[in-house]
Amino acid sequence: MRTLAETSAAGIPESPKNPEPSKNAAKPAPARRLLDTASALFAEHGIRAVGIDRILAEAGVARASLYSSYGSKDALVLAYLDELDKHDRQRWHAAVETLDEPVAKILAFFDLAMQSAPKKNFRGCQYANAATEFPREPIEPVVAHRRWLLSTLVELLDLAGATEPDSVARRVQLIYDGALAGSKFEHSVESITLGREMAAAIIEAHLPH
Amino acid sequence: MRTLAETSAAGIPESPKNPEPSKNAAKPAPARRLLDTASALFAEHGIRAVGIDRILAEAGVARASLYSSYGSKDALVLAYLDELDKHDRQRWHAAVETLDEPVAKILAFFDLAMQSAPKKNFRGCQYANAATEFPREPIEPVVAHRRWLLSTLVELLDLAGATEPDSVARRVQLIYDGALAGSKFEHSVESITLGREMAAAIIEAHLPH
DNA sequence: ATGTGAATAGACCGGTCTGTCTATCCGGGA
DNA sequence: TCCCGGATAGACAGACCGGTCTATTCACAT
Repeated sequence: MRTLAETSAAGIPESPKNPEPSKNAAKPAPARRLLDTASALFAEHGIRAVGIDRILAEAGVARASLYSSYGSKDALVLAYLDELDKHDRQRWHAAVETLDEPVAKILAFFDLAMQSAPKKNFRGCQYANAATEFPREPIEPVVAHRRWLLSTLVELLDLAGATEPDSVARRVQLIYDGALAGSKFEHSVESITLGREMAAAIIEAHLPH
Repeated sequence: MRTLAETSAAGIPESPKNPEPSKNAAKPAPARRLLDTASALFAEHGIRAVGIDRILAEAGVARASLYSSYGSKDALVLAYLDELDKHDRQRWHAAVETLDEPVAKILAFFDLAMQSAPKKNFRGCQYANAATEFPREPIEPVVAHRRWLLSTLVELLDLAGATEPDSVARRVQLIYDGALAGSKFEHSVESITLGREMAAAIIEAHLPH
């Protein structure tokens, strides 16, 4: 719990499909239960504030299973952030597949944040929280997620025919960051709705009407 | 280090004036040395990551002095945030006392952030970091600082004759939050300069020209 | 029925954390 | 000179941390 550098975090965890298709309501494998409860606890209370004892107890998993599956708490944290990135991307793709307008797809980022903010007790951006709790070196899934977000914004703005898509994308991302930070301070979604308005206005101003 | 609720944090620490005016280069009182080194360490490494042993060692102060002066680590943390709020206000007041334009005074917030970001190793907003590390209950100096920042923005926008000063102030604060968050992610001042541009543009758009 | 590998419970380790305690030291005022 | 408040060093307690280890149990395939 000091480095969080290149820990293993190999493809150990499996996807949340039923391991026994015949039996329904069967509990998933220990590695999956671990990652699920760890993700929930990390999101709600922070990473450093949650010890492995609590994760093991709430997951109903033995101590040795954690270390045989992941190897260390750092690797579990990395797996949590990696899966968070993957799930966030999937959630956004699912939300925008019915949408046509590129601008609407951009604003969907704010809509999704408004949905999840109350569920996460208004703890703001989990990637930013992780970067705050481990300020030493950049965390790979965090920078990957941000790269994806920024490049997605650029693509959509390009698709919408916006002038200076790179510059506008950076502005939208800055607004997105500020919206989530504000929701953490105020324990409210107001700043996210405000950020949505601001993003829409800035995009509109750079659209050839 | 669990609650950080209403700990004492009375007026124990004294201001950084020389305790012995005759002798120059005399080391300040232990309480002051403690708060100084604690502030530096908290800002650079985070609050939970810095133990009192390290603070005591780097400050050259005995263990008992910490607990006789502040009573607990939580109280020391609270004193750190309280003085941070006070110093930030003073620093801004000193920076704007030569300025006339209210808009320039607003942009000074971004200028000051650009100055201090590299010194703080691009750890972003210390108030946001504290809120991240202690998400249970709102921290009094943090909400006080944000209230001051927002009301100052409203006053200055009102003075500048902006339309809808409250709404614009909230937008500027959101941009400010996003700028500092971005500087933490990218370890750069670029997002702060970008935020400065965005704030200037939004204010300009609401000014009766 | 048997064997095998995974999962379990739980003791245990060394280290670190905050906080309390005792004992000593020093410096300045009566 | 004496004394006393504040500062010092450092041992110590109690809790918790991440991580290792042993021994047992369980499910499942042969």
